Formats: sequence, C-alpha cells, structure tokens
Amino acid sequence: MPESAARITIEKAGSHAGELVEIAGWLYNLRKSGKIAFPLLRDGTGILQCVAVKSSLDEAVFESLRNLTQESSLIVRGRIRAEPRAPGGYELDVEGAEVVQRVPEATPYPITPKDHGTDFLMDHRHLWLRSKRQHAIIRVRHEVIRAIREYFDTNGFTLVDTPIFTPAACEGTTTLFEVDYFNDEKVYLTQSGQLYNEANAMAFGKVYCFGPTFRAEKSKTRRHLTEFWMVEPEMAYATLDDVKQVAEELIVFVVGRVLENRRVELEALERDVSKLECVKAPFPRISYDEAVETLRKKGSAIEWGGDFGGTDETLLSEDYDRPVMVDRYPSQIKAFYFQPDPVRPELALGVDVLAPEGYGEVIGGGQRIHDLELLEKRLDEHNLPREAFEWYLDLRRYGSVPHGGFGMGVERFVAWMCGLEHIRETIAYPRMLYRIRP
RNA sequence: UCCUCAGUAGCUCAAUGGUAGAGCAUUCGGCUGUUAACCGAAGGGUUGUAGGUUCGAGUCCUACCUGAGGAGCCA
Repeated sequence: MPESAARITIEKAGSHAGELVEIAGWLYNLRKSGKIAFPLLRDGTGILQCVAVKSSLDEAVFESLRNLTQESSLIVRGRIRAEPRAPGGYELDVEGAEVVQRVPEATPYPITPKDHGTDFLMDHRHLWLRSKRQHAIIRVRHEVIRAIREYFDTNGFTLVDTPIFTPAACEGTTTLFEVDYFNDEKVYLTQSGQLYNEANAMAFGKVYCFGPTFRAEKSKTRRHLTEFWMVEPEMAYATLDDVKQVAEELIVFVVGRVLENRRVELEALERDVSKLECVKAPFPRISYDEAVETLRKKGSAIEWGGDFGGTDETLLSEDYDRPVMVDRYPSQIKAFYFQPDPVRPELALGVDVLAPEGYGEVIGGGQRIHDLELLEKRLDEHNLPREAFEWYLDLRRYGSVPHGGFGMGVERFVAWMCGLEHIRETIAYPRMLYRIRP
C-alpha cells in the first residue's frame, strides 16, 4: 500500500470520521451489484460496511473484493464516513485492499447467514464464535468475570486459588471425574475449592478462588455443564447474614457493570434490560419453610425435607423481580460441613440465591461448622474417612472461628444476563454430557 | 439412567405407501446503494445403520447409532 494509514478497530470507527484508516479483519458478508460492492468487514470488535466502487478503484482490487468469499481475511484501507444507510451509522469508502487469505470456493465457510441447527453449530463451535450473537455473549461473559474480580479485589479479598487435582471429595464421590495420577494413585478433578478456601480464610481473613470446576453428573439439561467456572469467596469471622450480604452486593455490582459496559451486546442479544435494571438491594429473603409452603400453595408436590427441582426454583422466583434468597435448609439435604441453626439444629445455616426469570440457583453457600467435635460427628455420619480430613480438622484445632462463604456459577450468571435459553452458549467450548468436541 | 421427539443435498426444511424437491451455500451470467440484497441458469442424493412387511418403503414394523428436549442431581 503506497500511503500509510492508521490501523484502527471497528469499535472506534465513529471517532475517525473523515480520516484515512486501515482495518484488518475478515469478510462477514458481501452484497454486490455490477459495479459496486458492499463487503461487510468483521474485525473482532464489530462489523463495518465497506463500499467498493468500480470506477474509483484499481481494477484488480475491485475484482478481488467483488469475488471474495465469506470469512476470507483481508486488510482494507479507506476513509470513514457517517452514513445513515449503513448498518452502524458509519461506512468505509474503500481505496485499497489486500486479501491475506482467500477462502477457497471448493471449501466454503460452513456457517452461512441463514438458519442452522444446534448440532451443526456445536460441531462448528470454533467457527460459530465468529457470529454476532456468540460474540456478544462472550463479551458479556468477560464483563461478568471482570466485575466479579473487581468486586472482590476492592473489598479486601485476597485471591488464593485452590488445586484442580484433589485427593477427596467435598460431597459425594459419584459426581467426580477420576484421573490417573502417578504410582497408580487416583485423584479427582475438583468440584469446589471450598475446603481449601476455609484454610485460606484462616490465613488471610477474606479470600476467593476463581477457576474451573468439574461435575461428572449425568445431567442433560439447559442448565448443566460438566466443566464450569465458579467463583468462591470465604470469610473468617463471618455468619450466614454476612454471607448473604456479600452475595447480594456482588450480584448488584456485577449486574450494574454489565448494564453500564455491555449495552451494545445486550441489544444485539435482544435482552430486555428492564429486567436487569430491577436487580437492586435488598433482595427478598425467605426461609426454606416459607419456600415449601409457597410451593405447595402453587401446586408443587414437594414435601418438607426434599430439595427443590428446576420447576420449583422457577415457581419460587416468579413472584419476584430480583433474585430471592432462600435459607435454612434441612441439614439432611445439605453437605456435611454446614453449621446447624442454633434454634433449630435440624436446619443448616445455608443459603441459595435463585435468579429471576427461571434461571435458577446462581449462588449456594452458608456458614461452616467451626466446632471440632461436631465436625468429627458429621464426618462419621456421612461415612467420610477421618484421616483424609485431618488437615481440614486442624482448622478447628488452631484458632477456629465462625466462617462462611459461597460459590457462584459464572455460566448460569451469564445465561441470566444474556437471557439465553441454554447454558452451552455462555462458554467458548462447552463440555457437556455428550459433547466434548471441538 | 429413564421418558418424548428427530435423523432426506454442505446447511435449513418439503415430499397420501407409487418418477426424491425448494430456499441458502457453491459455479456461470446480469445489475452503481445493497441491508440475511435481488434476477436468470447449472452442478449437487446409497433418504443415519442393519434387518423385516409389501407388487412397490424417505414414508409402515423391529433393533441399533447419533442428536435434541425433559426428569432426577446440581452451580
């Protein structure tokens, strides 16, 4: 190219109106007439309509653009101009173009602008990510993760990541992925960083871990992945009420950030943002007892002592315009480490936060047992091997204090933000019961 | 693991038990303002696999494979 032009991104095109610029990207789509062509250029930050006019372009350049194939990579040089007829309000008058790689006609880009089925799209997930909708979802995910980190980083939490290979289970062993370690030893992919988090909280006060977790559940629903990302805060000297407070603040903060910074993406997803604008403190707080009563009035078959099904969660949350917090579940349906309620010891000081619009449980947590004898008793009741938990019991021997925390599933949160039907679109390469490729 | 539904061209879908078709994509031709552009033409098929019923099966029956939706379990 003879004259140098500043390389810009499409996201910033509006602020370069009238300037000669260069954009490097891929051909999203092409509309053409005989002597004028409209290549839609995609660069990862947005999509820009370019205008190539035969009479004002080098013949070879015009022909190369006019016959370009979908998703070919190219660098375009030209002038940005405000144009009401163009999608996005701006377009680029092409003065020069260099095709970096031309997609051959014999092997055209498989994802056309028309409809495709789920199976086909999932098989082409590596290419599907280039589509507008998937692009918007992943950018919302990034915003959610960034906001989560910022919330904890600015509120006195220290990031202490927990191991992914673990020797024992937090909960049952049926939902663990087993891995061959050295010397014929079996280890498991983590289900939760919680036990380690508790140790870290005794060292740092307030901590969080953030990483992938794995569940070998044979769940085949729109809310499940076998590999998903979870953020887990844990706080020393904290009670159930403190846990609820942090959960509420976190959700309000993250939703606020998404609304503030990802309007364009939410619009592309046709998300009803008024639903998200309702998410303000305080969240309604109800007890498990009240929840069961409400559900039975609504016709659910749930009995006291049972856990909620997916439809129960939807029934519970439909009365509220913001997340609802349900606490004090029967201990029998909760993990061994939950602190019992001092007034009614058959209840666990645990809380679940149910997102509105049927998005279900996005947070689960509570206060942990800090008494050594009680914890030992619970390990026995759950038939868990004492020796594997010796280090965990140490936390109750050396300066034990009331403490608690929770886990928040990133993908369910993103699905809620984006208003998605299925969780599989919230992560670049979803891992599900029957799908581990690409 | 269980229940329900679906598998036909590269993709999305049609086709009373009786000659397998359309749109998109691809190729060729046309068009100077297109908005998933449009108009004309061409190529493209072992109807998921294996059996069975029938004069005749994409269509009916059985088994299996693959996928989707739901249940249980969970974030």
